[in-house]
Amino acid sequence: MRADARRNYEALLAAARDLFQEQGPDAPLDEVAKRAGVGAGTLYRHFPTRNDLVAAVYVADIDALCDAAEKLAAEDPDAALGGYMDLHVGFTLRNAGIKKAIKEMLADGDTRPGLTLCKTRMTEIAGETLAHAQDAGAAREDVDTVTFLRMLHGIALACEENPEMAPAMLEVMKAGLLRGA
Amino acid sequence: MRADARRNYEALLAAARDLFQEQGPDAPLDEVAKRAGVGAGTLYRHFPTRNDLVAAVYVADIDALCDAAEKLAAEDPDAALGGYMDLHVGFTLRNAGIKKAIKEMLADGDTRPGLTLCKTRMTEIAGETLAHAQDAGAAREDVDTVTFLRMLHGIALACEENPEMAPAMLEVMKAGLLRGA
DNA sequence: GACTATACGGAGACCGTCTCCGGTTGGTCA
DNA sequence: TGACCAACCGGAGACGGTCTCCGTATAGTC
Repeated sequence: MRADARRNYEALLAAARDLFQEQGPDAPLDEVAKRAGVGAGTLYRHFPTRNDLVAAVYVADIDALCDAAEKLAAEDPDAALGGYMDLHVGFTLRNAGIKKAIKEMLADGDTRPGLTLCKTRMTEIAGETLAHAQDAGAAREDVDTVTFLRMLHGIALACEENPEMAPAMLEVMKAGLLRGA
Repeated sequence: MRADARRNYEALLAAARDLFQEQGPDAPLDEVAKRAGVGAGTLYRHFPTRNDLVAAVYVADIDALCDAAEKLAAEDPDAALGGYMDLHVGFTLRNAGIKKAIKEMLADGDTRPGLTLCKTRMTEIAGETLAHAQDAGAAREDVDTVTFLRMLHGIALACEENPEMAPAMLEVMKAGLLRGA
């Protein structure tokens, strides 16, 4: 890919991320192009459909979440769990609209390999982060990855209308899950 | 309300019901007007927003469901339960798209008295139909109205992608719930 | 039959989507 | 370093859908 194409692609992702978080995944695509500083033709050549753009934003954000989680784990693998929980719920709350759009996309059979891959990566990193903490005695051992992720998802769902309640709920979950802090 | 206004109102409801069932609740409103044989201005005077129309269709359909249920009950109150189950699930399957739109409307705080009223009426009729059957010994007595409606809803959800599976699931539920048939 | 308040309707302004094609330029090569 | 060209850009315009405006029609009353 040419340098100008790569630059515009990233600019479009960033603009779309911002606009989708502000106005939801149905925000006007011409506005996305405008914010990215490119023409509408450029947007449609990179992302032929709205779903292509929504999925690309989501995948990029999941990858960023995983990168941040890996960085946390590299710094202190035994104590990264609490930070991971904050990252995960914060991410889910910021992307509630996009996530809903992704869900509808999948329900319509409009799947793409990137979505499956990034979800797998996230599950693996969550599992590794949990396992590290459990092995180090920093977290109770009777909670598996699926339960852990379900609880985080539940908190994000419960806080959809009131995101400011999330920290308190996370605190409770940490109190129940983490040890020695 | 003048006769021509009443006639156009009903025509719009019927056209919207058909189009929303065919194409979903986002079908073009000009097409609704066209099918109803009225001008777009007429549609917007009766229903200033899409949500107004979607809600009106939903309320009218719930009322029709309740009317049909009451008619069933009037004919044979002790044996109306099975028929009610068929009516209820059939209605829910036909209106999955509209129901989803109603749910999002309520989540956004865009409520209207008619929606609450018709849901209450439906719950009451379902409760009465169930109670009649139970009193007559035609249905097991350890199932309350909430459970009964939840199961019907569960069947409708499970059959969203495959409506042809509904009769078999209803048959199972009837076998478990009804007695003496 | 006259009258009038109520209702109608559809053209047009506006918004968003998305394609087309002339123009631009990043990258390669001599 | 300049020539070349395939890849990329971009924005005007066609199109679809929303929704308002206002001249016209008519239902209902007297």
